[in-house]
Amino acid sequence: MFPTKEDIHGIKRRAVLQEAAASFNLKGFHGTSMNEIAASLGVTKAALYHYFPNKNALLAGCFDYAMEAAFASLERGRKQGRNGRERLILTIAGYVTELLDELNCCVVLMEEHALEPEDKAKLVQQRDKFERALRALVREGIADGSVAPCDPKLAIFVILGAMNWVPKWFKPSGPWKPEQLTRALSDIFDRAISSSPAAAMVRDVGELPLRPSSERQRSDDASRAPAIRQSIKAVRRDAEAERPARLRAVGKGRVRLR
Amino acid sequence: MFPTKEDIHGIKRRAVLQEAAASFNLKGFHGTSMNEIAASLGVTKAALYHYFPNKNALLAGCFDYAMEAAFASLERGRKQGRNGRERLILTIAGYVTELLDELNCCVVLMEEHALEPEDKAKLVQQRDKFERALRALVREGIADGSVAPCDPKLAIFVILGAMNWVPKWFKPSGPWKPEQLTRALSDIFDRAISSSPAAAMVRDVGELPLRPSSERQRSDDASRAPAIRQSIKAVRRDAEAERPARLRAVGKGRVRLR
DNA sequence: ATGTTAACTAACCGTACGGTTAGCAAACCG
DNA sequence: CGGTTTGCTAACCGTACGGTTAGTTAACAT
Repeated sequence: MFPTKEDIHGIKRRAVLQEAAASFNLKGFHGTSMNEIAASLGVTKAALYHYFPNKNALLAGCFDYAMEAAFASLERGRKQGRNGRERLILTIAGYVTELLDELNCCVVLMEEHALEPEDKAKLVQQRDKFERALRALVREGIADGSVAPCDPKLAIFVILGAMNWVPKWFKPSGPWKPEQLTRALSDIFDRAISSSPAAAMVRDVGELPLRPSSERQRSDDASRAPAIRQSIKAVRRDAEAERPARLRAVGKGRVRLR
Repeated sequence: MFPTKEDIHGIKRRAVLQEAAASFNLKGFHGTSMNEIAASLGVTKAALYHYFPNKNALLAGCFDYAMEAAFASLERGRKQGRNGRERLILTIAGYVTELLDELNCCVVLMEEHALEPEDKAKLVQQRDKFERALRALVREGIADGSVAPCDPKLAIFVILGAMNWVPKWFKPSGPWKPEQLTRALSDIFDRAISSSPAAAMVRDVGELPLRPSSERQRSDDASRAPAIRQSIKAVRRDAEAERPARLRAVGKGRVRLR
């Protein structure tokens, strides 16, 4: 069946959100004007108000999407991981995947000050809940021996910081594919907190094989690949499957609204 | 000798910069108005224009200060470190120290888009130079065996990301002291990239002893403390010594301009 | 005393932004 | 076909912001 009117509306709405998110990441909330967002979509400013009541709602929408992705990833991580460390790493990997793939270039959870008090309260509450869950995973990992003893609060701050920094330098058009980045990030996080002695890391992110292809395995890759790498792939697959197909159509290319 | 007029001017100028930096970190460049900065200093907006020609110069000043600190830290790290990994970690530790101690609550090197083209070009050039130097340290470390094989670009992105995230959650009034934070951060970064098998990390940042005090050593602390911890203290000391004493007077407390 | 300069304020200016309004054109629906 | 809704534009409004100006106060120098 062809997309209904509501489908079209939803797709365009998502496109607006995507464009706004990219711009907020690049120039900040206050540094982005409604005119600019509209122009990037080939439309005038007033058109945006058909999809969102005001600028703040745009920001709130970004946060909503990010938090949805966060909790979905958390659930997948909890299911697939076999110990605290795996659950944590898989959650992070899923989250990065989702934001990178879908929202084009993730949403940084800064600029919450710009939200209306109610929206802000909601966001802060959700974000804190997510962070608490992550810290709990670290503690689980310490308890079950998969994570080296450390300060869970600091460990999560470090991981989230590295993650939230990604949109500042990652360019989808660059040499690294999201898939490679997810893997390499997971590796380094894993190494930072793992209790097992000094796992190997990815040596060259751009050289990571993109698919479970039959090409020759690189010596620094799957040779001593931990089982978690299969889980990361599974998490990525699941995340993709959970997205309605029609939303995937928005994909990477710029969407013209008119 | 009592502070001369120029001293006073310099101190106030620094106070303005500090207030601006704190506000830029909290609410972003565009989210901060000159009126707000002035009000926080107990002064009217026009007064600020005695110290800086315009708002952009304020931002450029923050960046200048940060980059100065960056290169000073790099030099100290290079001198004090005995291998690539130590030089890297000491550089990072010095940088964090400097920004946390002096600029009250570091400057995030975002929002470079808001700069005038010339200022931006200068900043980008310097920042890239710094990042290249850090990556070079990673490569040195891999070569001399102190750093585990990894992608230097990614490793530095991760470390810088975690570092730049600090101002988003660190409150000088909170339970963690800058000194403790520096140590704990260094620990976790060290662990992420070190070639030696799984060093121990700080378990509770807030419990770290603040001075080389004579109080009982905690079991998770100095017992197997690597020599680098002494170097971190040395780097912190040097950084402090290099700052002119009169600037230290600005310190933490809010400075009223009038 | 007197002139000079630095530090600051109150009031103002131009503009760019978020948001609104009125209206047009095409699509949809009976 | 006619009536209604949807998606958009052009033009406009109020305001808050960056920056300027003119003038006041006080410190300092001679």
